[in-house]
Amino acid sequence: MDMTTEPRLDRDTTNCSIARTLELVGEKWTLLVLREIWYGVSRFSDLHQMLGCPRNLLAERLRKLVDNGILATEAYQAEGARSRYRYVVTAKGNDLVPAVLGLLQWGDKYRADPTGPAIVNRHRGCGAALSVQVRCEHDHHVPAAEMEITPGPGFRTRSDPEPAT
Amino acid sequence: MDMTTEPRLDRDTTNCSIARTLELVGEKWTLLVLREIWYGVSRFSDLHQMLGCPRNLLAERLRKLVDNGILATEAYQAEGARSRYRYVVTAKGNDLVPAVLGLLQWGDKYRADPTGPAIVNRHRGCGAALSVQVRCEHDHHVPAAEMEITPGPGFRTRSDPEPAT
DNA sequence: CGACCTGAGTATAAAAAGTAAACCTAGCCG
DNA sequence: CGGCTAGGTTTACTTTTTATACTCAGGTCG
Repeated sequence: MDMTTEPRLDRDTTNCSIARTLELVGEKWTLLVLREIWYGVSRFSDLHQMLGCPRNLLAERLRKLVDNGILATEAYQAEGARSRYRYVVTAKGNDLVPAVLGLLQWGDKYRADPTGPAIVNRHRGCGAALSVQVRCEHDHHVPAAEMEITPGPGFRTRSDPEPAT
Repeated sequence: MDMTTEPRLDRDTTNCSIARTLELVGEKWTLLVLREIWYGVSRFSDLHQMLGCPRNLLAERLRKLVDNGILATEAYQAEGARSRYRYVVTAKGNDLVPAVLGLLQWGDKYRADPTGPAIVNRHRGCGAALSVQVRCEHDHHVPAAEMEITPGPGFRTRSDPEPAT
């Protein structure tokens, strides 16, 4: 992160994709719900048992994730029971994998359990372990020191008028 | 994410790097504080002005980040003012870049501002835009469908005794 | 010298979010 | 019919977050 130049303190911070993503998945339990579903847990009671979170929050989080297309419900029926719904991750939800794997990787590096990580993600077939990497379009690895933060088309200052839609 | 096999509902969920990372950076405002500091904002009042968050929370989050080595304080002095401290990101903090860039990338894809992203990250020198990618050790791109979640050395079941340290 | 300004926080009261535990409901089973 | 189960909802209580006011130290101004 190159910050030799002074930051723009008049930057309009309301147009931020990080903040907008966190509005959807930044509340307590949300990413852990996703984790459990990725790990294959899909039923309300099972999620509740694994997470140990309040049932009303679990219901609220699931509703929000479904409303926003990150999860979907899918009918299923256990033998001799009525038809119910299970939760599955959509393609949109799977696009959160890099972010969550980034958190996992950081935790594995800095807050590891003494016995090692509880789970390891591998490339199926190949069997090799995974990592999350920042790369540029020329496929170079980009460490934080070589990142340059530039204004994009949506950059606005605090005094800029909102663009007319 | 391959979940053809039934999930282990007796899995001990307390050994999880995602959860441990979120304990440090998952509270409201924390990742946005980091964002501002990455963008070059480093003083308490400036952070407060950019974020618009409560001052006591800002102080609390900064303290926690510093206590955990994600940020550090650094003396500085503006001309004709007493020496004060500014906040800078450490190497440990910079290792959160993939996770946060993952959130940014998701937001750019699914919750974009109509005028485009406010900021674009580039590889300095090269100038090419960045992306966060999941790769295996053989350098294959790994889409979610090809991820296999396997138990690691720290995997425990709910009934497993805690390993004696 | 003393009044005032500024950056960096603390303190506090009200509002919102999270928690725990009880309650509800629809369909199946006997 | 009565009880069991999965998947929630309700409610009463605690913790966080929010907004705003206050403090404090060092430097400038007159």
